[in-house]
Amino acid sequence: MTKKERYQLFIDHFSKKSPTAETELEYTNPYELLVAVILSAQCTDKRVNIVTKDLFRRFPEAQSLSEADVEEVFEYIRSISYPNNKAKHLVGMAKILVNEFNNVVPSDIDDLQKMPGVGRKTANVIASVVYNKPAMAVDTHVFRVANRLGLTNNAKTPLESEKELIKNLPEEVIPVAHHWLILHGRYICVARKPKCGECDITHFCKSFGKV
DNA sequence: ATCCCGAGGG
DNA sequence: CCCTCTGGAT
Repeated sequence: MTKKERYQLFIDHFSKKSPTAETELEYTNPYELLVAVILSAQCTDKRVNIVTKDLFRRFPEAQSLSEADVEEVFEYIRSISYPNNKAKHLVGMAKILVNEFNNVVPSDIDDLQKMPGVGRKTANVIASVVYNKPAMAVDTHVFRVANRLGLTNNAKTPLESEKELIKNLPEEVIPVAHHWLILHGRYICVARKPKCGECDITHFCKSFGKV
């Protein structure tokens, strides 16, 4: 089948199955989302939400977080992965947010990445969710699943994957498609031994029978 | 044991 | 390009 047909089958299937897939991270403003996404690396959303509940009460906006003691932030987030790094990143991020960006979470990918703890994936999440930009955050799931399905043609890097997905997906589908790929990658198309027996989209999977 | 919606540094 | 950071869930 052509690439266009494959994309169409992908969209048809998931827009029926999970029309409203979205992040489970809890936040009430861009600052909180930025914090939550930085914390989410190698960690479930549920656990992030437990931690951010108290964290946001103590540091309601970037200003207070920018003046915070890294040690205190560490205490709030010690139950998630990489608490030392993330505590440093959060305070550093808040400092730049206040001092360089006048307390406004930037919409530009490059500006976002000037903040510690914010790499391309996190920057794309903000651009997409907060600013409705056609940005695709490529994490480990998106990268792997897109390659397996054949939405990307054996992309070698996340950036390559991102560009190909952006080029082929209708703009309005990009944000949901991100979550479709993640959900599929988390529960069915797992890294080690993909559960092809439980998969309901083998009819357009380029790797079915080959993994 | 093995895996989780990464980023920074060498 | 590879290493490290790291706790919790299953």
